This record gives sequence, structure tokens and C-alpha cells, in this order.
Amino acid sequence: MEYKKTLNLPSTHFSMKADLLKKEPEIQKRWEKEKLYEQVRRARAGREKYILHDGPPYPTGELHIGTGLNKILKDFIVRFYTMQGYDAPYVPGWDCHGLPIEHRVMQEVGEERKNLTKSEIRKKCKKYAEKFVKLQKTQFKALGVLGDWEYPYLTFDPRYEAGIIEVFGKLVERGYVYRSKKPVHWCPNELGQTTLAEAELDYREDTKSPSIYVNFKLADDIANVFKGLDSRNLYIMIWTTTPWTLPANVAIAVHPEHEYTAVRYRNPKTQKEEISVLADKRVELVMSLVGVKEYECLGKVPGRSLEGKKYKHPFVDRIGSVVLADYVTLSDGTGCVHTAPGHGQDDYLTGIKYHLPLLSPVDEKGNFTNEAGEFAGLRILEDGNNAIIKKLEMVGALLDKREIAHSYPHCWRCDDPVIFRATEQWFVSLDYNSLRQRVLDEIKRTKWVPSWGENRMAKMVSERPDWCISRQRSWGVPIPAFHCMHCRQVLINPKTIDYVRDKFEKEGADIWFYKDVSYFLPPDTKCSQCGGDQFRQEMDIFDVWFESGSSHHAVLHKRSELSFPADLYLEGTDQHRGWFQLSLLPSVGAWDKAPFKSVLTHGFVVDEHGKKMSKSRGNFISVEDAVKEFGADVLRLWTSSLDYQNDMSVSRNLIIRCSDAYRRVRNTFRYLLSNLYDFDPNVNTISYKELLEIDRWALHKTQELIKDVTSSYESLQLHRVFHNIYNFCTVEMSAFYLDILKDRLYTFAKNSKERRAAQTVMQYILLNLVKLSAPVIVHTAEEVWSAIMYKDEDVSSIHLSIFPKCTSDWIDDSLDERWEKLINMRTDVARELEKMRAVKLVGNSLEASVCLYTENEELWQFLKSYEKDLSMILIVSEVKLERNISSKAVKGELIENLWIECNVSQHKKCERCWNFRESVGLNKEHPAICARCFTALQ
RNA sequence: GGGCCUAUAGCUCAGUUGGUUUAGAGCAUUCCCCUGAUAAGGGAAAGGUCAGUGGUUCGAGUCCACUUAGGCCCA
Repeated sequence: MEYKKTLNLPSTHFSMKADLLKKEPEIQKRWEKEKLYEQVRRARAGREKYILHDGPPYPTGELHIGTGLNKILKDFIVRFYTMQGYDAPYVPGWDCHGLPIEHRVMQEVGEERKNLTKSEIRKKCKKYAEKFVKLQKTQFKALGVLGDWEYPYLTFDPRYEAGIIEVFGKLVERGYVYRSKKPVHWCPNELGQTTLAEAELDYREDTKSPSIYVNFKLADDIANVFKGLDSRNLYIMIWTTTPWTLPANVAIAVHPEHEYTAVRYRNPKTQKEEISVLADKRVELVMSLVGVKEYECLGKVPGRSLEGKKYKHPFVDRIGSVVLADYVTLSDGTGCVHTAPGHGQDDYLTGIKYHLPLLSPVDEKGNFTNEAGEFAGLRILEDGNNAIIKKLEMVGALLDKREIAHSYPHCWRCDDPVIFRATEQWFVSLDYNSLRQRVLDEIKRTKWVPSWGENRMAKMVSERPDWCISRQRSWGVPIPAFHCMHCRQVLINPKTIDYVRDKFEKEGADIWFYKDVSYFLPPDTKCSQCGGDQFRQEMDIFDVWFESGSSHHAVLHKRSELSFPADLYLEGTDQHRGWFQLSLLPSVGAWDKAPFKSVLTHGFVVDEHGKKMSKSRGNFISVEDAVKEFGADVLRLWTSSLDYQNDMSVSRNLIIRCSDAYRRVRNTFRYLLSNLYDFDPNVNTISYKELLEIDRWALHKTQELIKDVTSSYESLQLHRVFHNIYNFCTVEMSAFYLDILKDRLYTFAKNSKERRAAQTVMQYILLNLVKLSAPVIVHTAEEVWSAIMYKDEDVSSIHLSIFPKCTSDWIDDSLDERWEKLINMRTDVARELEKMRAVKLVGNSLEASVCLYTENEELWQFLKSYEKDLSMILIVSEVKLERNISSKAVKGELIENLWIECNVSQHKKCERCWNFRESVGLNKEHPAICARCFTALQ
């Protein structure tokens, strides 16, 4: 007789092979067709909300794997809260304006860009952004991210644009917005005459510039600094390669820590004896450069003792002063840095710190203005430079001039050298109405994950300058302001802003570039200063960060399904300076509240060797590549295995490793499914009390799993979810419980209580395990769900189901303790069995008979109480217990006082269950099987 | 150059407020078994100067300082 046919062997249609590349798109299509996202919304309508607000990526190019990873992490959390019963709508967004897009578009356009109007540029940018929103959307969806992909938020959506204006209006109304001068990179070329962003600069090596050393006469007595020096012919020496910025000089910066000295020498040009202050370490080099052979150093002082000393400008009637700055280096020049806040970024910040005047006597064409006095009208980079050098020579301040070659920024469009010029910009003040302090208070109130984020954020906010929110670009939302044509007064007030807002909301911000100014002005608008009624529009646009930073209002406030503040913002650590901060500022400014309750930051994606990932290094991986090669679920499982607080290494090899883990989890599901083909929980369920103890142990372990996984999700330690689930599948299930269960499942009578008990537990574990993993392996979980015959919830998709809850009645710690001991004993026995295998005495462990010895009373009682179960637990044919330790027995390693002896079973093998039993052969009808199998056949 | 962060086995992670003789898992590796989860399953073995140096302490993977490597943000 073929006994195999009498067994209850596993059977399932759930395939072992995942075939994710084929199945995932099918499952996604199904979700789309069934409108899963809307179904989830309906199912959770009215429930408590959990809002994860999406930080918008730029729609430029293909998605970096890091961007995909960010979305996956968000998806885990949104899905977890959804399954916890929260209403957790997820509205993805894109940051559609801004220089990165404009820049790329201009690169694509090439030479033609010089002839494009703003409107034309905007049209092209819009097309570009739309194209990549579409492309990226496809890729995010391919990752299985669930969200409102039909209606994402796009920052160039007119309603969103109106939202930006509203935030701005609120800030204006509350008094935070002001206009002031700030130095920017400026292209003075006739065609250009525009601000340039860092990305539009082309640094050219070997640019020729004048290099001059100049003495500024000290006006202050420094006898208290350098002992015994009289104040006559006392100078401080600077070096510069931009003589044209000297008319705007208002300070000289020295390093507070470096040492400065006063040098006495004979000026080779004037033949006068002079004393100049400069950095000690630069003296030798500078003196030889200016042609001085003999000189004398008169003491040394740290730079900080020079702070506040006054000097006379060499050719302007102006007193400047010495200031301190950390950025002063000793690699060039004199260690005393000519400072013109109107012409340099460092200088500008130093100027703010010391309240220095900001001068910029240069017009948009790169000529000196009347402010520059005798130099007015000269082109600064040519005649201007020369005239100033000549002037310095005339007044005897010039020590040396020569030409040097260095790296200097040029305009990427016209190749002309760029200048630094102060222009009027729009700012948000951080200190008006103590905004900074209130932001800091909100930072304290926010939960930061990891916790050091708070410190980092607070430090950045406390040290940052006012926020310059204007840009002189094309692709963005215009700042809704007007200028009086008569008196140049700026016109901006809640009424005009509101009026423009309405236009934008109806027609989009593009309208600004098409319609005449009168279209945007409320009727009868007059200049508050001169009463004029002729205005021109402001042409600056908002910093793109102001746009994305307004999403808390344009999205959270405005969309009815969302709420403000969000429960969570989740982005990479670079967003501490970016989106987190620049959302926080307007939010606190406008509504006195942080836009988020908690903020999670994750590290960056690096390659296998921990190096930065970039296209130029060749270690770049795109979302598309990864999904195409591994499938979304593998990628998601891999993401879930990483501790995002650190940087995350990614390479093909590392993801391949993770697909092994995926297969393990998948096979665990498959095995559970395959043994439930004949189990109807409504009929066959065995009550908890009637289960075997090992079954109750499995239930206990499942409770632990539920608890651990839930708390891992809640505490946002997402990688613990993976490790818990994976270890459960591997250690508790595959290697132990399921392995042991085989005998009971296959060989016991179909409807026996023992077999039904095993299935009861398997059914329970299947349902719970699939739900616990559903937020991570979304497609596979759905596939499993479809394959489950009897579900505990009547929902069409697992993603509509509710997360498992821990059943505390099934937690039994003393049981767990006993079984831990049994498992350790099993390990000790396995080691002995392995020795038998090594010498070919046994193969299958069922060929063995085990004898356990102990003289320890407690252990004896323990073993005795499990005597009936031991052969099942050890998967051997027979276990005998003895008190007198045999000389052949070996001491256990994990269990004290336990001695183990393994032998080849003396019995015959049952052809049906493969156990070696004394009873085999006793039954005349079935001489090849054991008594237990005979019973099972009845 | 400055601020913040990270470093435990080849890989992904545990390791409570410093305290248990040999620093734990799983994967990968090697070897073995099974062939009734089969492009599956089981077992065993090997694998670590806890990045380095110095310090605090009776005792340090854990606390402190410095160094190295890497990351993010600035300059």
C-alpha cells in the first residue's frame, strides 16, 4: 500500500517563486481599479487622524534611490497608522518651481536661452516639471506607496500659489517682512544684468586680476596694544584682488586668535619710515613681495586686541574700524581683510554683526555710480580698477601691485566675469516680535527623532541671519508688490496682497507675466507717500523654499482631509536646514505654531563602502533600476531592515542579500497556507485550553511578536519590525515549531484534535503575521491575503484590515521559560546527533533514540513532566529518561546537569510516519506501520 | 576650517541606569543531513583587539578626551 497517499501533505497554489516583477504591477493595477486609497479613506472616515505631511521632491530627472527610500519609510508609517484604525490620508507633493528646474531647462535649451522671455522660460519649465512629476509618480507608485496620487499637491497649482501668497500676506501683516540691500552675484553683461545663483557660476581658473597691497592709516592710538608705538605713520595693511570694491570699504577684518605684529620698515615707494600692522605669519612673505629687505617686528598681539581700532580710508573721507572674523586665513594676503559688506557674502554677514553700513556704488551695468565720487561712470572691472590703483599710488597708500591668476566666477550664460553687488532684496526678520525665540520654543515642544535633531535645529535657528526670500529668477511665484513710478516707494499691504492672491487663485501666478499692472491693483490705489497712481510690478520671485515652506498652509490648512499641525514630517537630515526649518519659520511667524508635532530624520544613502552616492562616481542607483531588478517588495524589505538613523549603504549586492530574506518570509507564508487547505476555522478550531503546550507556546511567541512589532512601529524603530518578523519566521517558526508540527500535520488523522490544534494555531499565526508584515511587503501580503481561505475580517484588501492586537490571556511567561529550557536541551541533543551523522550512524534524526540522564532532582522532575513530548520536540523516534548516568553519555552545554546519549534506534521504521517504533509489525493488516498510524488510518 | 552625527562578526542588527565566567541573533561562508515545504527544510562548525589611543572606575562595548574613517549642513 502506498501510505504516502494517506498522509495530509501540504498543498497550495501560492507559488514558491515570487515573480515580483510580473505580479507587482498586476496587484497595483488591481488596487488602482478598486480605488484602494479611496476605499481606505471611506473605511477610516471619522476616525482619529494621523497626518504625515509629505516633503515635496523636485521633479527633476529620475528618482534617486534615496528619494524612493524616503517615500517607502513614509509609507510604512502611514500604513501602520491606517491599520491601527487611524484615518491617515497621505497626500504626496512636488516642489515644482525653483532654480534646479530652471537651470536644467536652460541647459537643455542651450544657446537659444539668451533670446527667451520670462513667459517663454516659464512655459518650458512648466512642461519640464509636469513631465517629471508624471514620471516620478509612476516610479513612486511602482514602489507600492499608497497615497492620493490622483490629487497630489503641486506647488504650481493656482490654489497652492494662492496659499503661498496668503502666508506671505500674513507675515507682511504681522510686520516680519522688510526690504534691504544684500550682495548677490551679478552679471553686468548687457544681455544679462541679472542675479546669478551659485549653480549658474562657472569658476574659471587662471583669471587675471590685479593684486594690490594697501596701507590704511590708523586713526586710533594703538600704544596700549603695541607698547610704546607712537601714532604717527602707523598703518594697517590689506591685500585685495578687487580694487574696485575699495570705495565700499568700511572695515578691516582680522582673526581673533591669530597673532598680529607691527612692522617697522622703509616704504620703498615713498622712502618714508612706516609701521604697518599685519599677521605675524605673513610678514616675511609680504615684506619680500613689496620689496623691503630690512624691517623690524615690534611685538605680537592676538587679533582680538585690535578689535574696534579706527582707521582712515585712503581716499574717501571715512573712518573704518577693525573687526573680528573667523574666516580670515593666513594662506594669502596680510591676514587683514578688506571688508566691504556690499560686495561679499562674508563681508555682508560681518557687516550685520557689527552694524556696518552697506555700500554698493555700482550700477546694474557694472559702472560706478555717483556715490563713488570721482570714479562715477567708470567700468569697475577695467577703468575703475585702474583709476583706483592710480589714486592709491597718488596718496601713497599703495605698496605693491602686480597681476595674479586665480579662480574667479564667470556667468554661465555670457562668460563674462561676475561681480558682487548689493541689491534690494526681500527679507523675513527673525528678531522682529522675537520670532527667533518663539521658533526656538516651538522646537523644544516638538518631538525629534533621533533626539539630537532638536539640538541641531535649535543651533541653526539661533545662529541664522534673516531669511532672504526674494530671487531674481523666472520660474517661481512672484512677490506681490508694486513700486510707485513717481517716488519709488514700495506698495504692499494686506489689501493689495489679497487682491493679487485672488487673481493667482483663479488664473495662476503666470498671469503676473501677461497682464498689465493695473490688473493686479485694487481700484483707486494710490501711493501712500506721494499719492501717485502709476505703479510697476515687482519682478522678483519667492525663494523656492518659501513655497515648499508654505505647504503647512497651502496643503494642511486647505485640504479638508488633512489637519494642521501634522503629526509627522519625515525627511533626510539635510532638511534640518531646508524644509523643516523653512516650514517652521513661516508657520510660527504666521500662526504662532510649529507645523509638525514630531520630526523624523534619516541618514543618506551611501554606497557599499560608505561613500557618497552620485552619478559621477558611478555608484548611483535609481529607483527604476532597483524596482526593475529586484521588485518593490524586496526593496521595501531591504529598506525596513536598515536603521535609518545612520547612513544606509546600498548596492546591488546588498539588496540581493535581502532577497534571500524575502524568500524566507514568503516561504513561511507558503508553508502556513499549504497546511490549511482543509481547515475551516468555523468548524475545526480547537479551544486554547485544549491545545498542546507547544501550541500555546507558539501563541505566546506570537503575542510577543505583536507587542514588539507594534512598539517598534510606534517608536519609529522601523528596522526592529523587520528583525522581529524575520527572526520569528526563521527561529521560532521554521526551525522549531513548524518543523516539529510536520509529524502531527501529516501523519495524524485529518480531523484529529491534535492536527486541528496545530492548524488552529497556524491559521492564527498566518492571519497575524501577514498583517504585521503588510505595511512592509505590501504586494506579497496582499497576495497571501488573497490565498487565505478563511479571513478574520471581511475586507477585500489586507490594507483595509486592522492591525493585530496582543491577546494578554495568551501570554504565559512561565511556559515560555520552560520552553526556553526545552529548546536549549534540543540544541544540546542536536549537537550529539550531529556527531552520529558525522560517522554515518544516522541521517534523519528519526533514526535515533535518545537517552537523557540527570541526577539533579529538579531537572529530573522537569524532564519527567515532558516525557511524553520529548521525542516530538527533539524529532527523534524515542526518548528515554534515566537517573544513573551512563559512561557513554555526554554532558550538555546549555543545560546544566544534563547528560545525553544518542543511539541508533533498535526498532523498525514505520513506512508511513517514518518513526522507528516498537509497534511496527505488530498489526497484521498493516505490518509496515506503527500503531499510531494504524489509528490514524481508521 | 566650524556645527551635528555615525563606527559592535563579511552583511543587517541586539546589547537596559557601567556589573554574570566565553560580547548575542539572523543572514552569508564551510561541512553534514533530509528528499513528505524541494530552485524548499533541518543541523553543526567557524567567524569579534566592540574603529584606534589615552583616561575615569574595583570593573568600560557602555562614561570622558583625543585621533582616524565616513555622512549631513555651513564656511
